[in-house]
Amino acid sequence: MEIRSVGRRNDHSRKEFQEMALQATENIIFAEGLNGLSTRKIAKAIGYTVGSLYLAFRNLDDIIVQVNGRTLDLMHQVLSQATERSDTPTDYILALGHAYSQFAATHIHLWQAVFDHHLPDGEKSPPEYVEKVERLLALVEAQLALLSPKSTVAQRRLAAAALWSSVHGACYLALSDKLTNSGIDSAHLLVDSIILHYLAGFKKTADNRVAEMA
Amino acid sequence: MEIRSVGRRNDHSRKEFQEMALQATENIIFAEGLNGLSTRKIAKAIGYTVGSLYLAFRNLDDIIVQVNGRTLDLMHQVLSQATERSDTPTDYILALGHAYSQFAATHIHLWQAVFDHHLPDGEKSPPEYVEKVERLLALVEAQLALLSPKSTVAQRRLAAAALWSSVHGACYLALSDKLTNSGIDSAHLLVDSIILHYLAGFKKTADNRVAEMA
DNA sequence: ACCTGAACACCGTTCAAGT
DNA sequence: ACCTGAACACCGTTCAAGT
Repeated sequence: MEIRSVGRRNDHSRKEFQEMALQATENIIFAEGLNGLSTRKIAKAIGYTVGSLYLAFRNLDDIIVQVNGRTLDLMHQVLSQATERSDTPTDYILALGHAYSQFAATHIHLWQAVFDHHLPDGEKSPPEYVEKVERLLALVEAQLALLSPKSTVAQRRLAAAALWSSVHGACYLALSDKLTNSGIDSAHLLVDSIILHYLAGFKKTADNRVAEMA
Repeated sequence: MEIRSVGRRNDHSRKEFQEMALQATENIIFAEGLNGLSTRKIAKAIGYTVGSLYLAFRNLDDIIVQVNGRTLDLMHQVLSQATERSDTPTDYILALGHAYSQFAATHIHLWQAVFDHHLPDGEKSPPEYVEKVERLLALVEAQLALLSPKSTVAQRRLAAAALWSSVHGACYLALSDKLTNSGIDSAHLLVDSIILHYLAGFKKTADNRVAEMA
């Protein structure tokens, strides 16, 4: 039987410790959601006491923000791969939307945590967070440029954000049971409707712009 | 100095008590958000002890669900009034979208609470909740019928849900600081883009349908 | 330097005891 | 019947004390 000295262990480097804690947090949120998370559960899962978490992280919000960042990274990875067999820009954007709703449904607690978690009133999200979202929007913007080459960058940025938040809203309401018809099938239907109609309108606007210029 | 018997007061009827508790909860969420809410704060605000809350409500989730229902009622009231000076269906739906983003911005904590709050995994939202959302969607559906009289009820129901959740998603991301451009101005811009493009696409689809039938 | 264990000020929920 | 007060099993965060 191994006797452990109390007050000093040095089993893991600071980086290893952080990774263990973040992985444990991810597991807990995945299974139980943000409401089921606590510092004591995290500590227990990695075999440390609560206090040790405060040596490696500022507080629980800090840990959650970092896990949410990892969720956005994972989402970017999944969404990038989901578009490989798309021929047209519309197909590509539809594939992104379907991948989004699929990801949301299979990682529902992790995905909800990204949006349900709010920092105290004054505090801002860390800049890397905004960059990760930006990277996801860039996937859409690139296709909008192919779809309507004459559109301006500002138009495409607005359209990408509009499409993104629309698809997000549909998945959120349908998967959180906040609509009459809820569930993944309902989300899928809404996403198709949103993307197809918005893009039809977008093309029309862009064409009109071109027509006016001619 | 008034001496109060302990264990019996009967100052308020059960209904009065519930109303006081719900109003206090609303005040706390409005000011501090869902994270700042606790049963002990509610009890203190109405001059009772925590235990008494459990005589009138099932638990804290029950109280929150009821306050969220009131928020949806208030939203319905505000949105109904916001459309009085709209001439065309498109104007009307734009006015609804603007009223939505305005309401979300001015009641941000109450509004976030409606979407951030999740019941334990098995439990379903109460049926009145779904009815309240339905009533809001009906405002949109009526205008879609005017905009495209040949569209089917099913098409309009889908379109109303799509528009609704799109507008919601845009407001949520912009007002919760989850996009590069956040804030009420950004929400407003996104809402306009979403509604105008979606409706353009919706009309086009409906026209094509009619053309195909002819 | 790293980690613990205990403390502090909070939670949601229950329930015997009082009137 | 109504309400309290205390208890129970939890929280997030801090920090003196140990090695």
